[in-house]
Amino acid sequence: MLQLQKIRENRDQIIERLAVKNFKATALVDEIIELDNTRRNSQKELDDILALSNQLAKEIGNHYAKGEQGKAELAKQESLKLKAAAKAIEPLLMETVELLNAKLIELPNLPHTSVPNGKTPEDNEIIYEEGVMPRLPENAVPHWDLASTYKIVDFELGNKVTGAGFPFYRGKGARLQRALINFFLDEAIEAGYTEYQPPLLVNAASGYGTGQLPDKEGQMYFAPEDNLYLIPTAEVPLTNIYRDVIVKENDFPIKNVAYSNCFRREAGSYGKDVRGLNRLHQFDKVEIVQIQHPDKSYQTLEEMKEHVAGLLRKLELPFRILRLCGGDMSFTSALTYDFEVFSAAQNRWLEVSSVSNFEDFQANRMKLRFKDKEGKTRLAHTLNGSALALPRVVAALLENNQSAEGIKIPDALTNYTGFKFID
RNA sequence: GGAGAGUUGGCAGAGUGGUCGAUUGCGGCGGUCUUGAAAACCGUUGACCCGCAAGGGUCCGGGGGUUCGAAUCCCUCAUUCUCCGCCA
Repeated sequence: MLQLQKIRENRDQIIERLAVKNFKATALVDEIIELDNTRRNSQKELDDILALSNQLAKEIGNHYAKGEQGKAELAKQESLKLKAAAKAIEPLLMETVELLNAKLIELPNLPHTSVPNGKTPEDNEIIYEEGVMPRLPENAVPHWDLASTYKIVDFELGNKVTGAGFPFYRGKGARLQRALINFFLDEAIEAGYTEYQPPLLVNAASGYGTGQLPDKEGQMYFAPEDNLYLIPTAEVPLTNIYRDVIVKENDFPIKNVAYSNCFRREAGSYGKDVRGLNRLHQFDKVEIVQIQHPDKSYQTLEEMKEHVAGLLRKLELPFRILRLCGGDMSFTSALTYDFEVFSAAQNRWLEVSSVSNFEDFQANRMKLRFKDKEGKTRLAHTLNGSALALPRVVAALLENNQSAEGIKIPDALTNYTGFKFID
């Protein structure tokens, strides 16, 4: 959520910036400013009445103490009038505040100045590319075929037991998953992150804090009996640790990492995008989160980008980095880098990571703040990134490393898997 | 799931209808003393809203109510602890 004060002060720039996200903000921004004016006026009016009322209440106390019943009764009558006046304003004020908040959360985060204009993924800017394109054998096949040949991922079994998008991993497939999770976690710990095991279900306040609610409600699984949401990413619990927290400035940077299952309804997805491991309802991901001082968050974003690049390098996967265009960015992000690996048998680039700086957008929703050197309370910046999401990494590993001997496991992983080939 | 007791500032812990945003202790910060430090002593120490400021308002788990006035009384939800039941 954008800061109200900034909206008031920079109306025109905000409208202009949001146009990069193809968001027409003029009407909404003006409405917000108008509502805020109404709110301030009502608030002032109410505060004045309450001030008088408080004063009267004290006087009544004094009258009673002195035994002046008559004066007390008179003051009481006066006080009742004030109370009635306050009662008249209160619902109006509450209504205004609610409406104002509802409008405020409709505004997306401002894109960073480096964000390219654009509407679709085609407009994303490729800023980096690395790795050797694998040369595949003639009879190379996509990962879903390899999965059944080597009996390492069973999609049909998942269909039977749960439904589409919930595969079983089996044998070396399951061990490869476990190896990747441990590898990613160890790399993050090595880079100074603290490991967490978060809850997989969160309450509405947490979903709201990181921005999944209210607008992406339909993407999350929901347990209505208990009013809990299954997390679409560990970002939600991991960032919400700091909801309503005022951290110390010298705690920065706060670096946390968590492995979790992620659950996404993926309503509206179809076709080749959802084939095999390309898009699942339940998948595994290691997520890194940082809470940082506003002056240093972009430096941190670069550091996180390098961390993710390092992982892909060690896995020997060809990858590229995109700077997302305004139209493809998330609602909450100010700048996002997507990482894509090349999955040779499908001949496609697959997104395996998304690294974002949210600046103070999530922090404002969450009231995540810090005290600066002058003792002023300010909003912190939040960042996160996948490091990494497993299924598409597995897809690329299987496809790119296939040969007549089986599937070769990259050297960085063999200590974790305990085997060098899937055969 | 049942019964009972709690939830107060960074922490501990008073306060059971009026001058309480809240006694006190610890911790934090500043100072005196000291070559330096410790100890001791003195001072200071929450968040939010409106306002240039002076000042005003809100917040004692969340929400609602009673009252001229609520941390204090009532209702409700959440949560913690103890006991019982069930259970990986």
